Amino acid sequence: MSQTVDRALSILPLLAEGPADLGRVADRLGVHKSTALRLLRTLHDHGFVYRQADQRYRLGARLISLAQEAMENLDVREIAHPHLVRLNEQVGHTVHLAVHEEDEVLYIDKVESRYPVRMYSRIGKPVAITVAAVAKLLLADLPENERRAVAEQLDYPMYTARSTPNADGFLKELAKVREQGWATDLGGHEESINCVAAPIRGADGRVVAAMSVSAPNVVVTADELLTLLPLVRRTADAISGEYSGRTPVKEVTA
Amino acid sequence: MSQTVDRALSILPLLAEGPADLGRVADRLGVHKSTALRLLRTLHDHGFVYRQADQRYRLGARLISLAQEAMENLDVREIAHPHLVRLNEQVGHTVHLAVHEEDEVLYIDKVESRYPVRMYSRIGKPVAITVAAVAKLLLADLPENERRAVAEQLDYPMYTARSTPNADGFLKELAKVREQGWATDLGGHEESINCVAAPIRGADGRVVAAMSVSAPNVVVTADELLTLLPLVRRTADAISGEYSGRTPVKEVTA
DNA sequence: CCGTTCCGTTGCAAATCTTGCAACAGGCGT
DNA sequence: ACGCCTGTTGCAAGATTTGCAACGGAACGG
Repeated sequence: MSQTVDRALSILPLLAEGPADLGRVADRLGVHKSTALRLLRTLHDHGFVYRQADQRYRLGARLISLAQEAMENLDVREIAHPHLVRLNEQVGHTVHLAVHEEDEVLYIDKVESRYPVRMYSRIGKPVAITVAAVAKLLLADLPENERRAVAEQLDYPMYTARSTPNADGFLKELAKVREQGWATDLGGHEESINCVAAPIRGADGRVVAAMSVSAPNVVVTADELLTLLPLVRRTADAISGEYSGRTPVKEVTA
Repeated sequence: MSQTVDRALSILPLLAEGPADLGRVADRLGVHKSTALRLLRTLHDHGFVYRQADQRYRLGARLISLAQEAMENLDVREIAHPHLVRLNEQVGHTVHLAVHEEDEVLYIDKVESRYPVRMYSRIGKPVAITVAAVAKLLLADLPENERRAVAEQLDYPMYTARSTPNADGFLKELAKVREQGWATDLGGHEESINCVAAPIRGADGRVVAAMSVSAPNVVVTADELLTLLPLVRRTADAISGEYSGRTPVKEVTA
């Protein structure tokens, strides 16, 4: 809506691809070099971009520290963390926490597997929304019409043969997940990796986040992983209880 | 330099403090509500801010994922990580990696202590620049005049009795650090926590990053921690070698 | 149940702020 | 030294942004 700001913000994702010099930025934006320069300067003054030795621009430190603050303000995360750690200590596998926002689902916390074989994922990374167990839980909770709207406009990449192929299949899966109150991803994202996930609910019963335990086939079979479901659900419920204020929590003030 | 962009960007740190409604944003920016609205809308379109159920604005997911990409592009981090993990396995204490950018020094990686007692820090957090061992190394490498300029404009908060009190003391400390090629922080930030740090250098010999090992008094005394110095330096040197391309690294392509 | 108040939202005209141009400066390689 | 490439600045034209004022809707209280 605001042209200038719009252009300035468009520079950031562009720089995320890698450092770029003035000319390149101007070209990609479709504006005159002098214009790009002035936008970059403003971004620089705010620390959002950084100029490296060879004069090219990179994303700046301010962005990183801001994002960090943004995550800390998500209080589900704060409450959930100790529970995730405890669960990880019990089962040993990778534990994730994810939230839904706008059209993305993203990991906001993660406790690494203690096994040498780890899966690739990272905090802040948008998840494969059509297949990830946590994504299914988060989307399954949307009202009927929104669910349909979202499903329609998604892409359905076939990561593996077991990936959700299209909107129809996805909506069916969501219905099932909604019904049973938990979700799985059995090799839908990466052939050899399975996940079990459970929802975390706020006081009003709406799903505010979802957590999952993931492990590769080589460590435990899908069946074995499923035996952890009750534990995962109990953990999620415990977090829900605390988050919605039902469970009194002992003060942890500094 | 660009008023519109300047205002828009100023909104972000403001929201980092916590969610705010339109009126509040407009006030803090010193502009009319309608203006603030339009800026927020633009930020929203780019996913930088998010509107929660109660209509208030929060920092958005895009910010988080962008920051994540920004960090991945820092290739020192990628190279250093396995070394940090290995060092952590050997010594058990918390290991940090930090870089200097503009007027900040910030942690870009961290491997947690295996001991139950942990120190508070987080990736992306600006470090206590006047006392942290890594900060000293990073600043000590600047040319004389820049070092002086930076030192003059810093604040010198007395976190503890052993904190660096003023610019003079800081410059002396930097000179010493520069001379000896390593640095410590013995209770300068938190009474009971000590750190040993070593620099990571690029091909041209300039310090591009710094790493440290930190541990609380209750686990090891400062003297004991100092015995780890050779190991820390060797690790830092190994990273330097790889980063500057001196050490051939085996391809780790996916 | 209606009047009041508080927010967010929109159309509009004034003018501020942004834009692209053209010219300049500095570094680099031929 | 000369041309070439990239980043930088002053300026005038005009598009974009701004604040205002008025509207709509929700929440509140009498």
